This record gives sequence, structure tokens and C-alpha cells, in this order.
Amino acid sequence: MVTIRDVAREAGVSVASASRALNGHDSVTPATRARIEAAAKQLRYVPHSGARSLTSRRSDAIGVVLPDLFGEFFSELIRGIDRVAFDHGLQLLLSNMHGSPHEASHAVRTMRGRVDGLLVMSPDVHRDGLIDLLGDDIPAVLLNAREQSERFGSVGIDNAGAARVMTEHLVECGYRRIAFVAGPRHNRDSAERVAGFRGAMAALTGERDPIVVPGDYSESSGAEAARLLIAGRVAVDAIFCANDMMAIGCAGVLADAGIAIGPTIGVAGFDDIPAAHYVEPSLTTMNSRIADMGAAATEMLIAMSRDGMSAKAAEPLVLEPQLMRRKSTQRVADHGPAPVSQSLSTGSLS
Amino acid sequence: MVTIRDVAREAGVSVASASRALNGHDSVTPATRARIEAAAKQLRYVPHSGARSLTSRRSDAIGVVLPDLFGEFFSELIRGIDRVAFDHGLQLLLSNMHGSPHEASHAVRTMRGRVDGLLVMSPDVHRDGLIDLLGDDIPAVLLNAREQSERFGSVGIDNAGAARVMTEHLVECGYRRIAFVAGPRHNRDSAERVAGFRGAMAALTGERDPIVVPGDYSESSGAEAARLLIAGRVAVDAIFCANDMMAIGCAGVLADAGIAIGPTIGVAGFDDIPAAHYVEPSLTTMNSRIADMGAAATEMLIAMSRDGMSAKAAEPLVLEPQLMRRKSTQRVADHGPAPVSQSLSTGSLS
DNA sequence: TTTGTTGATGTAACCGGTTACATCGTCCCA
DNA sequence: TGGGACGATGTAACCGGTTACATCAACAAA
Repeated sequence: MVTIRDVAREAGVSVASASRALNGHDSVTPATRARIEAAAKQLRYVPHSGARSLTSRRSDAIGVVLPDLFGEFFSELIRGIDRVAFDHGLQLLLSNMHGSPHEASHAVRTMRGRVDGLLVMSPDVHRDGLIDLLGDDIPAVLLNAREQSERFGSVGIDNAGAARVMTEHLVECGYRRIAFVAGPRHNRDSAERVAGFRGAMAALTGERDPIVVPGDYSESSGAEAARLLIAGRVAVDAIFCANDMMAIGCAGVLADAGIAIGPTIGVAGFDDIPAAHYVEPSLTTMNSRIADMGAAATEMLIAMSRDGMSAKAAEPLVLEPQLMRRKSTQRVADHGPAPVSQSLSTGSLS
Repeated sequence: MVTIRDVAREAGVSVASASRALNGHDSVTPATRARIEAAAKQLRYVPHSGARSLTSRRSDAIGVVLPDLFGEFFSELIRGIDRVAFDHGLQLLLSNMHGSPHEASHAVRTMRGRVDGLLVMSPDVHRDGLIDLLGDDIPAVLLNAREQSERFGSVGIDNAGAARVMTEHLVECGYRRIAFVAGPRHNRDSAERVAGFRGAMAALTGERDPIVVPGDYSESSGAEAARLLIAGRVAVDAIFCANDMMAIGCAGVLADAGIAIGPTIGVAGFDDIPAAHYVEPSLTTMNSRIADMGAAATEMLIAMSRDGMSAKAAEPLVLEPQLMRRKSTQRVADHGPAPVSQSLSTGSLS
């Protein structure tokens, strides 16, 4: 392993000069700098970041602690984070806490000294005991959490508001008897979406106790919910699911039962995963702006560590999801997109 | 920042004892160990990993260098890597080289001293100059690259073989005039898929020069390819696309033109992204086993660093993708799944 | 009692960088 | 020509761990 001392020796200077030259300090003669740079290149010198972070107290990396690493949600989030981190020359240290509080604290611990800041997405920061580990030491931003503290920043989406927007959309489309399919029992996002839905229903249709079917965010639980509604002959003309996967499962069962999605029963989801765009009929949903959330959180984290950690964490940031109107809530039958110009030539090619 | 010296002082022992106790060495009296552990807990001591890696020469982290961070492909890959890394207590340091050779080498450089091994996915390791940076220093495994070298391991998928399998499937289904939609011009995966397709066509149908339409992996380029085939009134009864996104774009245009996908024209993709399962009709494709690839590469990397880097890198590993038969290559019309038992009760719920 | 052995603990060097401070040579101006 | 200022460079301490080696106490055997 070639060290800075090797470089210094090769260039015939002291380690201090080598260090200065390689870090772009100005008190180095162009000639010396050139010699040092040549030596570094020739020896293929790469600084040892551990050693550097020991003295400089910076690691140029940020830690990302997530409950799980899969699906489009995850990759979108990382994409947003990376976009900003990359612009600032920061690396990303990833940790999966696999849903266990123990793993969560382990993840945070092992990040100490390795990162300059932490992005944490935990369903429940308190329960996981993370709150003790975060804070004083390094800046942290919580993703999609409701914890309020001036010890760390927070970025989330407005679940209740978004659910209200969707409910308004459904009512505007003419649906009145709207059922909601909820996510896992203790999921905060889901709870907020339910609350937003309930509030909007009360305000818009006067219905104070709309049907809320339990689910768990999985496609099959959405299907199950639809079966339940069908079997119970429940009077319903729209189903609003707490996420897209359930909406897709739900729509599948309805379609199999010969029910026209849109005209007969409207279906709406939440998240706007790519599949929402591809299912037939395409799914009306709320775009959660996941990448934006990751990017905003990273910006906040960088601002926090720049302006001195002690500075009061920025105001909690709440992003407004966006309504994506698609065919699954279209009451009038769609006659399909205008035929593609070239496609009129033939009906079959073979 | 609390250091191990603080812990030692608090517990009334030397730093050496503290270090030993905290690292689980055995030459420490249970009583002393307990005192030290108590002190550590009380002071909320967390070791500084940079300092540790400086002496121990290990960082318990592996670096992952990828060309781009988006979509299901990325999250699947990370999922596979994380599964294995987590089991071995390793952290993941992520780097996006954003398609630029310069960034690629920067990414690898900044990882030095931070990671014990490298997982690199680069369309072209040579061109990116990565080959000089990798090697002697730390073990590395190349993902989906064809570079052969005993300096690093390699894990990839059998693109040609998979294309052959798919072509066989299409022929078996009765399709004869099969066109291929290729990926980006210089993409190796795509080139291998084209080659596999060509070879299989020659062997199975005698066609030595099947139609290959250019594309770029995007949905719109798939659509464009379909329009081209339609406009040219090309005699074709199946279209095999180099990836799923293009197949989806392709199928969309065909459907709009009133062509029955499956019965009239078969459509096949490659990768098995989640959307392939949700489009109507569902898309026949090759599952690339991305997560398996990530997991296998990580296993290999761990084995390499365990058995001493100098040991010859393991044999290159080639995974066989799996055929996913779905409706888009079904010649006989599908009468849909048997109705869900409960769904017979009613046609409409509202 | 002396000596050897063993096991727990302490001392200090070292890992590879950064940087405060010391040193040294030049140049400028009185 | 001498002294001060300044800019380039070197020396060495330090960051927070780990660990080789020294030390020391306790105990067993001679």
C-alpha cells in the first residue's frame, strides 16, 4: 500500500508538502507541486480515507438507513438522494435495518466516523431507540417521520392532504360511495391517508363513517379486499387503496368479476409506481414524489452540516403529492388513444 | 466525541484493556470487562471506524460502483447484494459513476481505505480505465462484464443462451417470422442477445438473416420499432425485444393498431421487470435473476478476500436466466382465469 | 524460599493522513 | 549592508483506534 510518505520520498519533499500539494493548498511552488503530482500518479497513490477522516473530521459521505431495500420506492429514493449527494461530492453508505430496532441501532452505530450526516427512514424512530443515537454527534434528517425535534431535520409527504385531493377527485368524477383499503395496522402513512380520506368524505358527501377495509399494502390483500366487498354485496362505486399494489390487486379481481373499472367502479391508488402506468386500465393515483423527497432531505442535511450542526434544524418540510388522473377513474368509456398515424396501413402483419 | 481513552479512564483501566474488552478478546477478567462495558454504555461510546480501519486494515464495508441508479434493475441488484452483505455484517458504500469514465475512476479512488472489496458494474471496464485502479490493492468482482482476468472475479448472465431459449420458445409456439428489437448500439448485453437470437434462428428456422430493428432500451424506441414494422408492412408474426420496456412500448402500438398480441403477433421481452407481469396481456420474458447476480457476486467477493486476495479469482460465474411464459406469446386466445369463487354473486356493486 | 509459569494489565509504537509551528532562504527597503 | 517580512518547506504532534511487548501479581513446583 502506497502512502503519502512514499509519494513524498519519491518527489524528494516532506510529507507536509506532499499533503499540501495534493490537497490543492496554495503555499506550494508550481514546480514542487508538479513533482509531487507526478510522483503520486506514478506510484498510483490514493489517499486512505479512513486516515484522512481521522484528522479532518470529515468523511465526505452520508449514511442512509432504510427499513427495506427493495422495489421502486427504494430506487427512486436513492436516485433523489444520489442526485444531490453526487453534486456535492458525497458518497452514500447504505444500511438496511431489516425492520428490526436492534439492526437499526447497529446500523447507526457502525456509521459513526464513517459519515458526516445521516438520512434515516424509520417507521418509528422512538421505538427503535434511534433517537438516542442520533443527534449531538452528527446531523440527521428523518424521512417521512412525524417526530418533531430540533435535534434533527425532517422531510415527509402530506399523506392526509393527498388523500383529500384524491377523494375530491373521486367525488368530482361522480363517485359517491367510496370505500378505502388501508395499509398495515401500525403504518403511519396509511393511518394518515385514512384520516385524510375520512375527513374529505365527511366534508364532501356528509358520510361520517365510510367503509375502510383492512389491508397490508400487498397486491393479494388488495385482491382480498375486493373479494370481500363483492361477496358482501356492499354498495360501493369507487375503491381508494392506500397504495398502488393493493389497487392493482383490487382491480384484477373486479375485472375478473366482469366489472368495468372506471365506468362502474372507480379505482384509485397511492404512490404512482411504474406499474400504475402500465396496468389496463391505467391507474389513477397520487405521485408521492419519492425522488424529490430524497433530494430535499439530502439538501437539508448538507445545509445542516454546513451551517453548523447546532443551528436549529430547518423547518420540517412537507411535500405535496400530485394527482395522476388515469383511466381507472374515468366514468365515460374511453375510446382509446387516437390511432397512431402509421398504424392505419394494416391490421395484421403476418 | 467520546474516545476509547475516555472509556478507559472512566473504567479505571488502560486503553489496551478497554480495546480488548470491547472487541471480545478473552484475556480480560469478567469483572474488568463488565466495568469497561458499563463505562462504554454510560458514555455512549461508539468506535470511530476510520481509526479502526487504519490499524486493522479492514473496514467491514464493500463498495458498489454502478453505472446508474434507477429502476427495478438497480433495486433488485442491491437487494441481492445486501442480503449477503448483511449476513456477513458488511456495509454498502454506493457509488454512481453516471456513465462517465472520469466519474468511475473517481468513485473507485474515493473508495480506497473505505472498503474491503469492490463490486463493479461497468459497461466497459477497459475503456473506463478502471482496470488500472482495481486489482492488487483490494479484491473486486465485475458484474455482467466480459473482461477475463485473474485479477478479479466476474459474475454475469448468459445473454446469448437466454436469447436462444426465448427464440426456441417462440418457435415452439408456432411463430416463424420473428423480428428482434435491439438495445443501444454499443451495449454488450444487447449485442449478445442479438447474437443468441441470430444463432437460434439459423438453427431452428434456417433463417440466416432475421430482421433486427435498432432500439435503445426505452419504451418509446420499442413503440417506434413497432411502427416501423407496421408501416413497412413487414411480414412478421413475433417480435422479440432486447428488454421489457421496449416490448411494452411495442405491444402498446400493436394493440392500438388492433392487432391481437399473442394470437396474431407474439411479443417477448427480456429482464422480467415487475411491469411485465402487469401489462395486458402479460409479457413473456426472460427473468434475468438480478438479485441472484448481486448475491452471487457478493459471495464471490467475500470468498476472495477471505481466501487471500492473491488466490486466483474464482471461475467466472454465468447465471442462466429463466423463461417466464405469459400471455403475450400465447397463440390460442385465453379465456381468462376461472372466475373468483365469490365473484359470481353480482355483476355490479353500486 | 526461590524460581518458573501463567494470565491480566499497562506502555507505547504504529496505522496514514493533516497541520501548527519552526526553519530557512529571498527579497525589499531603510 | 543589515534587518524585517514573507513565502516555501520541513519537523513533529496529533487524530482514535489496535497490538506487540513489557510488567506485574499470583500461584505451583522444586
